[in-house]
Formats: sequence, C-alpha cells, structure tokens
Amino acid sequence: MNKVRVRYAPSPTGYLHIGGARSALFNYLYAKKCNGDFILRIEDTDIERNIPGADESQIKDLEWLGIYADESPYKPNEKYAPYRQTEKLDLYKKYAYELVERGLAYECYCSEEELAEMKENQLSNGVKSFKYDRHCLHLTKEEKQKYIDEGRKPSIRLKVEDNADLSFDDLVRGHVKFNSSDIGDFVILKSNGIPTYNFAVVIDDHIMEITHVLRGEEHLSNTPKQLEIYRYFGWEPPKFGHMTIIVNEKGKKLSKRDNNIIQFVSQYRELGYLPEAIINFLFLLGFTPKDNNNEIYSLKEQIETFNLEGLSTSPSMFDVSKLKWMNSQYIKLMDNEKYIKSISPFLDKIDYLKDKFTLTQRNELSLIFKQELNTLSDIKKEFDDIFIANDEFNQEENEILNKDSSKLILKTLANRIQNIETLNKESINSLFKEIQKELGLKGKDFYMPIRIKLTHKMHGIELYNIITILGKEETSKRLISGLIY
RNA sequence: GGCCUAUUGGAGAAGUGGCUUAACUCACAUGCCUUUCACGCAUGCAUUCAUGGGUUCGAAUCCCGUAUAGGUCACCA
Repeated sequence: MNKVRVRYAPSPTGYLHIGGARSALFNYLYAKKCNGDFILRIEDTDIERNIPGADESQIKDLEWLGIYADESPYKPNEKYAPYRQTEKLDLYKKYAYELVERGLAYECYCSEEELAEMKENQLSNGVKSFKYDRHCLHLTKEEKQKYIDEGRKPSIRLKVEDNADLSFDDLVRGHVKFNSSDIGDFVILKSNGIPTYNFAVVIDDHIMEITHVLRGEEHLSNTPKQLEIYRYFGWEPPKFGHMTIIVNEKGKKLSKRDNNIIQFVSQYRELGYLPEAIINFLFLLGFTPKDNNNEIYSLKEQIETFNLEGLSTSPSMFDVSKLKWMNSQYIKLMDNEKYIKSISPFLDKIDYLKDKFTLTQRNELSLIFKQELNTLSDIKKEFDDIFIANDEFNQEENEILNKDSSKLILKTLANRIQNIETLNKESINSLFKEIQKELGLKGKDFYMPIRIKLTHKMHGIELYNIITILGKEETSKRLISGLIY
C-alpha cells in the first residue's frame, strides 16, 4: 500500500483560524498515526483576497501549536513542488485545455452581468437550483470571434455529464449519494487564467499523490464536482472524509466575522492560552477517543489515540469555558520553571512589578497565582486587584470596618508590622497569631477587616502574600488610612 | 427552493437490540476543606434519547413518515 499522504491547504487570506487549526490537527494526527506525511499547500488562487505574509503567519501559528509539516513551501520535496498554486498556473491551464480538446470542457464568454441575469430568470421561472444554461457550449467560430473582438476573455467550464452517479464512500459519513444532474457546468479556469478551487485541488492532490482528504463538511457538496474531474482524467481519487464543522452558541458555522467567539489562534496565544491546551481542546471537539475516561491528551497521545471511527458526524459547539478549564489544567501541570518562563511575557506588561521587584521576586510572586489562573493573561488582573486600590467601600465592607474591634486590629497590625525584619509567610503568620491571641479575635472577624482595607475586596489570595507584595510601608499606610480614632 | 448532512441534559458526548433505573468531561447547584475567593474533595443535575407510526417478548439503538437545524448551490476557497 502507498504511503499515506495528507494535506492541509489554507488560503493565505488571514491568520490561522480556529477551524483551520482543527482541520490541520486531524490531518496531522492521521498522517502520523499511519506513519505518513503531512503536507502543507498554499491555495492562493484568489489573488484579490490574498494577504502578503499570511502564509508565513499561518505556518508559524501551526508550529506554535506543535504541528510541523513534512513538506511545505519552505520545506519542499522537489518531486512535488511547487507548493503554492500560483506558482504553477501554466500547469492548470495545460490540463484545462486538455479537457477542452477532448470535448469535456468548453470556453465560456458569458459576462458576469449575463450570468446574473440568467440566474435571475431561472429563479423567477420556478427553477429550483441554478445551473449554467450552456449558452456557450456550441458557439460557432464567428460567434467566438465576435466575443473576442469585444475584448472578452473566456473562462473554461467543465461539461458535466447527465445523470451520472457520483456517489462515494465517505470516511466519516459512509456512503453519500450525488447525481451529476444536480450539478451545472462549473468554471474550472477563470477568465484571468487562474484555476478555480475545485479544479486546482484535484490537479494538486493528484500530482502530490495525496491519499486521504480530511476536510470540513462545507466541502461535502464540492466532492462530486471533484470526482467528476478525476473521472475525466482517469485518475484515482483519494479517500474523502468530511468532518463536522464548528458552530457558535447559535448553532451557526463559525465565520470569520463572528465577534462572539475569538477566531484566531494568535489571539488565543496573546491571551495566554497554552498551545497544548488549545490542541487538546480541539482534539476533543468532534472526536471521541475509544477509551474516553481521560480528557487530557498530549500531542503524542493524540496520535496514538486518533482514528477515523471516532470522528463525530454532528456539529460541535465551541465552548470557551471548557477551553478555559483545559487551559487551567495545563497551567497546573507545568513545572515551576516552565511556568515562570511562560508567564514572563505577561508579567512584563505590568509596570509596577518592573519598578518595585527584582526578577526573582517577581517570579516568586507569580508562582502564588499558578493554581488560580485560567489563562496566563489573567495574572494582570490578579496584580491589579492588589495594586490598584480605590477609595470606595461598599456597605457590607463598611459595616465590617466600622466595628471597634476591626479598628483595633488595623491599628495594632499597622504598628507591629514595622518591627518585622523580613516579610514572609512565617513571620507574617506568627505576627497574626500574636495579635489574635492578645485581642482575643480570630477567624473571619480578624482577617476580613485586614483584607478589605488592603485590597478593597472580600476575596483573593492569602493575606501574607498580599502583604509581602505590598511591603511594610504600603501595608501600614493602607491599614491606617482614613481611620478615625 | 434543489441537493447533501445531522438531531441523546445548558455544552462536548458514550451508547451499534436485553449488562442503561442512559457512562465520562465542562458548566451550574450544594456541602466539606480553608481567614475569604480559588484549588482540591464529595454529592446533585435527562423516568428519557426531536416527533409520529411500525418491527420485536424487548428499541436511544432496526424500518417508514414528519419536524427542526446546519452545509452547499460563485470566474471564494
């Protein structure tokens, strides 16, 4: 049996999309599972929408996620190169005209406006689905010349046969039936000489010896068209598998314009999601492992576990809270060294940390939050809660602060804290105990006023950490500010 | 509208005719732990598998119809 070769073929029209990442992941997993190759091909035939640098950025994001291509524009295998479609335009043209010569395709001179009019007419005449009316199928030499004289350039349409069975066995959905009569003569080469998606994919997949095509369900209805092209050339098509699409909370396909859900991998990176967590989350979206008691899978384990049978057939909703949970799991799993390294860029963005703390202190402080973070960028909020104190207290907080006992605690602590040599867990806690004993107060009654006065909040991390972070002077200052004796 | 696909709790889902009084995970709720929150631990959360028929001793699981949702019908990919 031939070596398994699968591909991920993005168009360079923007950043790596979450749906694209999942597509790439499943293809990658399947390739590695079968000891095959994972190929990255750039489908840049829509020259209007191409964005310079988009392919590099997508590859970079993919690698950040841990997905490396065996072949790509930057890592070509000469046998299959080039890996960008616009670099082999002549080839597509050659194949397209080969079909024209064999009478299986024809030139079409219809303009955009004429096509639109045709469509409208058909629809208003009760036609259910638009099909090209083959206006240009039997053009005479003279008619053609007339169009050419008008300055028109032809596109090429495939002459789709009537009533041919275009069914196939889908790797994830089983047998899917299509009939060629439902498909109109579609364009394979645009009038600008660039192939359309459906044509270029077939040529490329054939030339690159792609054995399996795993793609989104939105391509299901493209498959019969591609099958028809394979048939005309007499090539053996690859095996197709159509995966479920990812939908938003409204059940609609994630579109790039959807603002409710963050769409791009780079944005997740900026928010402090870990690549392992994203990959793991995507892995479980639309796929269920056989042994499904575990939810945490490394990339290596994903390769071992993956199989086509586990792919689901109904759409999966993108659930951010589960992603967050997954991310927090991976943060907890990291050893301290790796954690500090990962969180460092986020700490750099917090100005007051830079000013007041050494790098070592800063790193130690961040460790305090390790168990609490969902995403690494949350660290900013945690520090802000401590450093950016406002002057307002709500009613509940005021009630606690106005107790005589509370005032006593605050005053006593503000004074005694000055006598401590070095602030740390032990020294602070023993001071707490000392004062508790003297005043005969403990538990919430003792700690709450301190917490409220220091952070203006009733919840947060342990107090000795807060005091360590604030330092003696700031702690005292906050404790006695506004106190009336 | 045509074609295609899907339909198990708020979300991801297991389940392929009797071990299911429907796993597991997230979310949510409650309790324990803790100076508070979080973490962790424990418990609860679908008498029911879109719906109506049928097959069967027995159906979420098989068959037929209906409904709903999604995908696609481009010189976009």
